[in-house]
Amino acid sequence: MALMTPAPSTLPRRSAEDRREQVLEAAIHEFAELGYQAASTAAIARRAGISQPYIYALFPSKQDLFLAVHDRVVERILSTFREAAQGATDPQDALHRMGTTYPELIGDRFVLLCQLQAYAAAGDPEIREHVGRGFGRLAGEIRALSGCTPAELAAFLAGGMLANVTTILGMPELCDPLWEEKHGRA
Amino acid sequence: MALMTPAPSTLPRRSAEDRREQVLEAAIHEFAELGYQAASTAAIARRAGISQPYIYALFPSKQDLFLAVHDRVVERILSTFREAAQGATDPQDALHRMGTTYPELIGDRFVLLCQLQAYAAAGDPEIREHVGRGFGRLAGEIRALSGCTPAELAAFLAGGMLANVTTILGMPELCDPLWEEKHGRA
DNA sequence: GACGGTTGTGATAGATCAATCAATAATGGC
DNA sequence: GCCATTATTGATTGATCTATCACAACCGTC
Repeated sequence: MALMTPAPSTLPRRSAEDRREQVLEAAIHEFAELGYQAASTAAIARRAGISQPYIYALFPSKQDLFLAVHDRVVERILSTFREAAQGATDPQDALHRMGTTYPELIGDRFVLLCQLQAYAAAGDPEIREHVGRGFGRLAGEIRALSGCTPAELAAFLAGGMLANVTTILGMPELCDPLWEEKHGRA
Repeated sequence: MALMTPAPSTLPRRSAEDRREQVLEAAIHEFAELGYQAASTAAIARRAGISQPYIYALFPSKQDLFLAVHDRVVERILSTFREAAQGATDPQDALHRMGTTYPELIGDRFVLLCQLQAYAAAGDPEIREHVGRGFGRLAGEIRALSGCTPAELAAFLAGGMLANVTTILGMPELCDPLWEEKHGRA
C-alpha cells in the first residue's frame, strides 16, 4: 500500500465557489452530449481539472449536480429572452425578438441540449418535478415578457423544441422555415 | 458450484420470432421510461419473461435492440399518419387530421417517449445517423401525404415535439392550445 | 428412440461507475 | 511561525450492467 505520490509541487488552490463554477461548466458539456446517465462524474472531473472524488465535496450527488446544471441553463435562457424582449412593441414583436435569439442559444449548443437531456431524464420522479418547475417558470416568464396568448406561447415553445432536436440531429434545414416565414414576411 | 435447478417442469417454448416480438414490446416500455443508457437488458428480459442472456440470442447488442425499437416506433407513427391522411381534401386538412391523431399516439405514450429518448441518445454517432434517417423519413412522408409547405411541415413537427415533452413532464395543458386553435376555429 | 436443430438458462467474466474515507497539502488569521 | 480551516487527492468498495459461454431441455423426424 504505497501512499500517494507527494504532489509534485505547489498547485494553486481555488475557492470552492470557483471550483463549483468550473464543475458546473464542465457538467453542462458532458450532460449535454451524453445525457444524465451516460455522463460520468469522472469525465466531468477530468474536464474541470479536478479529481473525481472532489466533485462530491462540491455537490452532494450526481443528481444534485444535474439539477444544478438544469437550473443554470434555465436561468441562462431566461436572461437571454429578457434581454431580447427589451423594447418590444407588442406580443408578436416580443416573441419574434426572442425567437431570433434562438440561433444564438443554439450557438452555445450545450444549453439547449441540456434541456433536451433534462426532459429525457424525467422518467425519474424527482428529476421530473424539478424539470417541470423549470419549464413552468420558462413558460410563465415568456408569457409575462411578451403578453402573448396561450396558443402563441405553445407555438413558440414548440419551435424551441424542434430547434433542439434538429440541432442534435444535425438537420437544421428542417427548422429554418419556422423563424423565416412566421413573422418576418416582407 | 451447484449446477442449475432442474427447471420445475415443461415450460412452453415459443418461436424466436415470437420472442423477438415480446422483447421489442418490452424494450419499448423500458427505453421510453428510462432512456437508452438507463434501461437495462435485465429489466427488459424480466418484462419479456425470458432470461437476460437470451436477449443476446435474439439481438446482437443492446444498441441494435434500441435501433430496432426506434424503427418500429417510426413505422407505427407513419402508419397512424397514413391512415389519418386518407381522404383529406387539401394540405391543411391533411395536417389537421394527422394532428388529431397525436393524442392517440400519446395514448400509447411509449411511442412518443421512445422518440424523445432516441433524440437524447443521439450523442452517439451511430445512433444519430440512424435516428436522423428515421426523422428524415418521417418528415418526407408527412410532406408527401399532405403536400404541405416546408413551413407548415416545420410547424407540424414542432407541435409533435412539444407534445412529447409536455407529455413526459405531465403538463399537457401547455400543449393543448396548439391543436385547438390552429385549424379548428369555428 | 436416437439425432440435429432450436430454444433457453445459469454462471460468470470484465468493465464501469457513484460514492466514501482517511490522509495530506496549502491558506489565512493571530 | 503556529493552528484551525479549507481544499484536494489516492485508494477502494460495492453495486450494476453488458456480453459470452457452456450446457440443458425441448422438438420434429426418420
